[in-house]
Amino acid sequence: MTDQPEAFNLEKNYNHQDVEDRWRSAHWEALGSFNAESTEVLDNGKVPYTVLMPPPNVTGSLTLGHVLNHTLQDIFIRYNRMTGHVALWLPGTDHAGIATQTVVERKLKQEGITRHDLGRKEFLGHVWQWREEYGGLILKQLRRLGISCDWRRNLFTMDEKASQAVINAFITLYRDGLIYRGTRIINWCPVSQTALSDEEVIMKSRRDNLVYVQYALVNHPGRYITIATVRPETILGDVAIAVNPKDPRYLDLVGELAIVPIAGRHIPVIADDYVDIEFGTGALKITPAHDVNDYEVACRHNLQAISVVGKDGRMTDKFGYGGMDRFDARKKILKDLEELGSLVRVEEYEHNVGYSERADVVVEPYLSEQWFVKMSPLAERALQVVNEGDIRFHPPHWINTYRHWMGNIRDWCISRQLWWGHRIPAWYDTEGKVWVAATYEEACHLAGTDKLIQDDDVLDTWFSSWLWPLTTLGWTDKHSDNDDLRSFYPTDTLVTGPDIIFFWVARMIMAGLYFKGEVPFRNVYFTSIIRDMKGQKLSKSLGNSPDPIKVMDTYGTDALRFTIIYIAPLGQDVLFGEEKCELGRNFATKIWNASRLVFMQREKYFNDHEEFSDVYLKFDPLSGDFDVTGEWLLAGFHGMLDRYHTAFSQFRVNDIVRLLYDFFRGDYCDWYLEALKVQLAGNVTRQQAQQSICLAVHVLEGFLKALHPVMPFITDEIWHQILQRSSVESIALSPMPLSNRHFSGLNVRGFTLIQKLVAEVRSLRSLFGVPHNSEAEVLLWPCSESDHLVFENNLPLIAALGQCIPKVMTGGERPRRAAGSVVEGNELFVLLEGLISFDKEKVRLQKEIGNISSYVQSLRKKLSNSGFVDNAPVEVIEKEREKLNDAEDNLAKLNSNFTVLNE
RNA sequence: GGACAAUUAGCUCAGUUGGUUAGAGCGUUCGCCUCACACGCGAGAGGUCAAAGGUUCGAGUCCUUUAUUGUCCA
Repeated sequence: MTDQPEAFNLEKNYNHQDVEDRWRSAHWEALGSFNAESTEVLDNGKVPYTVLMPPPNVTGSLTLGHVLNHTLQDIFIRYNRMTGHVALWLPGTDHAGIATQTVVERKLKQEGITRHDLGRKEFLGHVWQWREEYGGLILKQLRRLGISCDWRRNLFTMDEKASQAVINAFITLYRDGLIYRGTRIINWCPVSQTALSDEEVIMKSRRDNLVYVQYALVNHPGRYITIATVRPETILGDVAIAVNPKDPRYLDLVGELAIVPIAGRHIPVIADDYVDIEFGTGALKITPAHDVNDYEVACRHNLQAISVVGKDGRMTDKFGYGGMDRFDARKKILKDLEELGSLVRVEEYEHNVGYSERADVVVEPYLSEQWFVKMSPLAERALQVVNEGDIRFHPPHWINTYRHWMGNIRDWCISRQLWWGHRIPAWYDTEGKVWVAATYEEACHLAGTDKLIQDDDVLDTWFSSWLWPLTTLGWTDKHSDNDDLRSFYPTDTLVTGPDIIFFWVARMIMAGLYFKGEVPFRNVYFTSIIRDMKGQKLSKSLGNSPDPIKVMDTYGTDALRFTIIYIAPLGQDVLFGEEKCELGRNFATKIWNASRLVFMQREKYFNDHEEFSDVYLKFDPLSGDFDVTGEWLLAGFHGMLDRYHTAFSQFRVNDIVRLLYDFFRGDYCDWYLEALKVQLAGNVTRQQAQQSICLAVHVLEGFLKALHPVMPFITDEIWHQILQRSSVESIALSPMPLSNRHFSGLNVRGFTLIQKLVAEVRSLRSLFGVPHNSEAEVLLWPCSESDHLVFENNLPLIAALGQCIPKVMTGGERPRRAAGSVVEGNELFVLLEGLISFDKEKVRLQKEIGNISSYVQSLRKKLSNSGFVDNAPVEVIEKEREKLNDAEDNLAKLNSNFTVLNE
């Protein structure tokens, strides 16, 4: 960006590529525009405002979800920066254990290498190398969005200090008795061969066979008990048959022994409330090694778990299926059961089955030894702070979901059988005893031996993410204390998707409270989910996921940002189609062109930048003397600002863009600039013209500032053309305009009357087909002295905007050859002699009279209803009376017109 | 099965504590290349606010039930 003092106006055509390239983050970043310092808070007493970027996956690339999420964060941070806060936005990426490892393994596979060929250390070298090469993509793409982070503080969850924090957090929790190692059923991915978290399991609807199998009873030859299952291959691991104790069908069988088909095992029939009487036959086979609920039942009844499916998804039984894939075994066992005569029947059954997100295979509930965090002690306070409003959710209904989860919380499995991640700081001695310590040396010291072997597993990626509010500010352990933490913790606003409310939001709250004793953030804004125009989720496999970079190339980054906010209401899904960005593009073009018009007028009445800045810098709207148009503009602008700031305080981002859009198009362009053209075309002094132009620029500048958080590029560009501003300045660092009651209280009736009048004239012109190049004569019959004055003072304005020759009547007769109408009690007549057939006007008038009559009738009815008059507030009744008076007045005038027309 | 959300114009959505004859964008129809802008300007058509009941002087807005759709949980 070079300083361009010569340019007094903008290029004729708006080119978003040029403008956005000029102001890209690279420029802002080089200037350090978005760096935030703790000294500003600690020494200068400024108020901090902090936003945590939800760390995108290091393997990821930009999606529309990111665009929405990061645009929202940028809007909050820019707004707060401009309203005087020390605004800190903390960026970073997470190491995405399973995803990254999968990507690198796939790459190695092409060279015929497995990670086991390389060994742990060398493999991790490859992962780091991959991260160096490709891991920066998502951040680079995010920069294109123009987001205003403090990039110096960019953090990766595998960085040295973040890793220290993870290890220390683990040790603290372990020593506090909140981390334990135990054998549980967890989600197991047979392809990746690791435990998975619940959010890495995608539930899909699937059609399976519901297989009814009969088990012979040991002590009742010839009698059977029939169960229903979708996983007949796990029959081999059955340890019981459970029935509901309230089920009369099976009462006499409880305590009996049944024989597992094929396996031949004798298993008891037990009674447990868990069994659903309605489902299947009401008898449920219990396979504790392969079903979470069965496992719980088994625990209650002291039954052993027998595992028949292995890590790789192949059978491990000794009944002839060993080594077979679980799905092949399912087919074969069905046939075998049939041959044995144990198969009763088969039904089709649709149910939900968990799939591994990464490998897209059915997840195996797998009994194994894993590390867990005890959640209920952490949940209690985390629930409290949300219940008590220390943390607010937007929209608030997500509290219900949060409460429900907290109330039914289960321990968190944090170990993963991967290599990429934070390795669990636990060592085993030769007797298998576990020693938890930060380092091998420390563990040796504790154990009193150096014959220790470290646990092979790494921690769940979320175990580093839940510390994100702490680690981004340099926290490494419980005793951490530094200027950043003191200044910026707790953070303010977290913007994230509701799909990770449990896995991330809830856990960060727990971690913040547990490790720091304070909530990690004050507000959580849950974004919309973006879908395509048909309402389907965006996905790569469906091919319905537009590439945001391409969209930015086509329509502009500002356009994309604006559009996505415009169409994304708080807490609801968004249907996105690329072409919707036309809205944002058109708006940007409109802003550009309107600014050009203002600058063109400026060129006419100011010699150069210098003269303009002299006058403009002295311009004060508070002391200015403006006509009705100017006062109306200022009132409208400040009214808009008032609603704008309120909308921000309520997180109603959608309202914000609508307010800006409506004000600019509806008020500024359609009316003020049109009126300005009329004024400047008339007899004005140079000084008057300069005042009006200053006002136009003043409101334009204020509008650009208010819009800047949403459309950062075009606003900075035009702002630099208002005065000769150097490229090191930025609108992003300028103060946000505040609403001033003085202006919003101005009397705007003068101009709104003209607006209504003009609208009526235009409507009549159009209705009667007055040729576009001819000006009809319009007679105005004012209803009061003050309105008379308004008309007299603004005849050129009415003439130009209404494309007519207006004349004010001071009395006389109702015109005969005219289309008449009433605006706020004032009558107007468009003289149509020779232009139209008066039958048309008669029809129109009759229709209009009909409308108003029924309106008047409904108002009379309302006002004669004693229930209304007795109960409604005085001001409401008063309003209704006024409406009735106006309508009656209106009706009388139109009736007179009708009479005259028929004479 | 439970919880939460949604249902307003052809489409996508606003409509903040109940109080004008319910609004916008896109699409559509008509007229305009008016010297900032056709990525534009002006004018119009288009809705028994999912259904039924209730509370109230008054309901798109509050309550109940139902239907449909979606999300999460089991």
